[in-house]
Order: sequence, then C-alpha cells, then structure tokens
Amino acid sequence: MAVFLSTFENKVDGKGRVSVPASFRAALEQEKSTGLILYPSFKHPCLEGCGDERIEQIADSIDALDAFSEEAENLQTILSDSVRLTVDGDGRVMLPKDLIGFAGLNGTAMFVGLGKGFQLWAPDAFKAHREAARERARKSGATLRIVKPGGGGE
Amino acid sequence: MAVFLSTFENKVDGKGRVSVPASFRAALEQEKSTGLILYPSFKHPCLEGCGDERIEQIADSIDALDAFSEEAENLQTILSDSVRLTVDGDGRVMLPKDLIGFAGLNGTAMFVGLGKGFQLWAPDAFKAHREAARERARKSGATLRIVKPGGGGE
DNA sequence: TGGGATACCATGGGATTTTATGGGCGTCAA
DNA sequence: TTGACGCCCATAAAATCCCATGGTATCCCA
Repeated sequence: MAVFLSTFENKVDGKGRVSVPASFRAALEQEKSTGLILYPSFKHPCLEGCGDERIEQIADSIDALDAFSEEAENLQTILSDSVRLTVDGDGRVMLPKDLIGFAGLNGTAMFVGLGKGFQLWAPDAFKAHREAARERARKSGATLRIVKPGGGGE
Repeated sequence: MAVFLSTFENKVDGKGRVSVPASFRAALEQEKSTGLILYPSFKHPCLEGCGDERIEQIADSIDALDAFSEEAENLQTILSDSVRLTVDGDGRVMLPKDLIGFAGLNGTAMFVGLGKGFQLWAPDAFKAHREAARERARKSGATLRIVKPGGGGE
C-alpha cells in the first residue's frame, strides 16, 4: 500500500509551483492517482493532501446520504474547498493562491508524510506545531513511565 | 467517475452567458453529457447543476416513490423546473433570465463543486452560506470519521 | 576502497497553449 | 423590425509544457 513518509522542504516559486517529493509521487502513482487533492485543514493552518481515492470515497459517502440533508451539506464543504492538482512533467504542481494564503506559504513549503495522506506547512508554523506535539508527547511519556516503572525511559 | 470539485467565480455578461469552469466541462465530458442541467434549489437561493447521468438518477429516484404522494409531487418540481443548457464552442452556457433572477445573479456567478453535482450562487449569498456550513462541519468532526471508518485523516 | 561517471531530483526561465471574457454578425421567430 | 439566440472572432491573463542547469546521491570499475 502507498505510504507517505518523511518530511521534505521544497521551494514555492513565483508562479506558485512546488516540486512534489519524488517518494510522494511514487506513492501517488502506486494508488493510480493521476493527480493529487489538497484542501484546507479544519484543525491547523496547513493543507491536507491525498490521492484521488479518498475524494471519491467522500463523494460516494455523501451521495449515499439524503441529498438535501444538513449532514450532506457539511461534508460538501470539503469538496467545494478541495482542489485537484495535476502533476506536470517535471513533478511539480501549481498551488492556487488562496491555498497558499491559507497555509501562509511564503517561498517554502514543507511536505509532511502522515501515512495515507500528507500535509503542507509553512516552515515556521510547522516547527511550532512539531514542538508542541513533541512537548505533549514528552508529558504523556512521563505519565507512562509512572504507570510502568522499569520500562526504559528517555 | 466524474467529480465536481473546487469553487470558481466567473462573470455573467449582458447576454446572460457564463463560462463553465474547464474542470467542470471535463467532468461533464467524462460522463458523456451533451450539456448540463440546471434547476432552482428548494433549500437555498441558488441553482443546482449536474450532468445527464445525475438527472437520470434523480428521475429514477422520484419514480421509485409512491406516484401520488405529496413527496413525489414536490420532487417532481425539480424535473419540471429543470432546463438543459448546451455548452457552446467557447465553453459557455446561456442562463435563462428566470434562473438568473431566482439565484440573484448580478454580473458574477460562483460554481461550487459538490461531487456528483454542483451549485451556482451569487457571491455574497454563497459566502454567507459557506461560513455557516464550515462552522457546522468543524463542529461535527465525528460525522466525518463515520464517512470513512478506518480511514484517517484529521 | 577511492574516484569518476551516471542517473535522478529540485529549480529557474522562457515559450506555447488554454481559459475566461468582450464584442460583432447573421438567423429565426414573434 | 426588433429582440433573442446561436455562432464566430479577438484579446489578455493564466496555466501548462518544454528545456537548461546545478546539486546530490548512486553505481561501477579499477
């Protein structure tokens, strides 16, 4: 199965183009995605990315709901905020201006692999986010040590 | 499968013409639609749009209902109010005046991708609607998880 | 094991093609 | 004849393609 791993820092040029990391392209091809999907994250100032598969699943799921229900409308916002980008011959995509704005990208973007999907962050925002996550991990790690003494700590 | 994604803002000229977004045209062609279908939404001040395939599904669904029920009669108005528009050589359609009036279009129209179909909104009305929907979507994160169990993504 | 050759990748800058949009002209019907 | 509508053309902006370059990792062979 295709997996997005590691973190890559690539440049966003004046035209809004970024190189998609080679390993991400390989993962996309493996799930037969001709392009990739991006949409603004609900939780963070970053973009969520994935292959075609996931969007089609979402579209199908919405279709299964009562067509005019509020629930369907909520989910539809994902679709209306999504963009489908095609990877050009050089392995790059063009980021729409509004998404660049949403994520605060300014010349550089970080591709963060999350397994079945990935995220796109502005470097500073990502570092802050990562620090916070590590901090939380460290604290919960302390809790774990208390629960299981004798385990190897950090 | 054809999927309508993203949101586009195009101009409606004095003749009532609008360019259909290129990616929407591609989706329509993919499902071999000779044109596109529009009908007034009965929930919102906007127009609902789709391709041939979708309208046939809707017709079938209505047909499956009890023929003389009130529900069936209500839904049948979708079909009687529908218009089929042909896309001209430049990728545009002509919006009938009554539909322009219904959606309150005034020089600009927003094409909103919703997966199997799409909507046409006046910009101001759409922005208000989108804000409300996003807010609800944010609060109903649990619902999103139900859509794709085992899937993830935050 | 070292050094050179090679392939791949990220990136920059044009050139080319697609889109969106405005306007004009002819046809058909009221 | 007048307006509505279909078709064609022109244009500016934007997206897409194509090629060139430099750097880095990989491979191969001595």
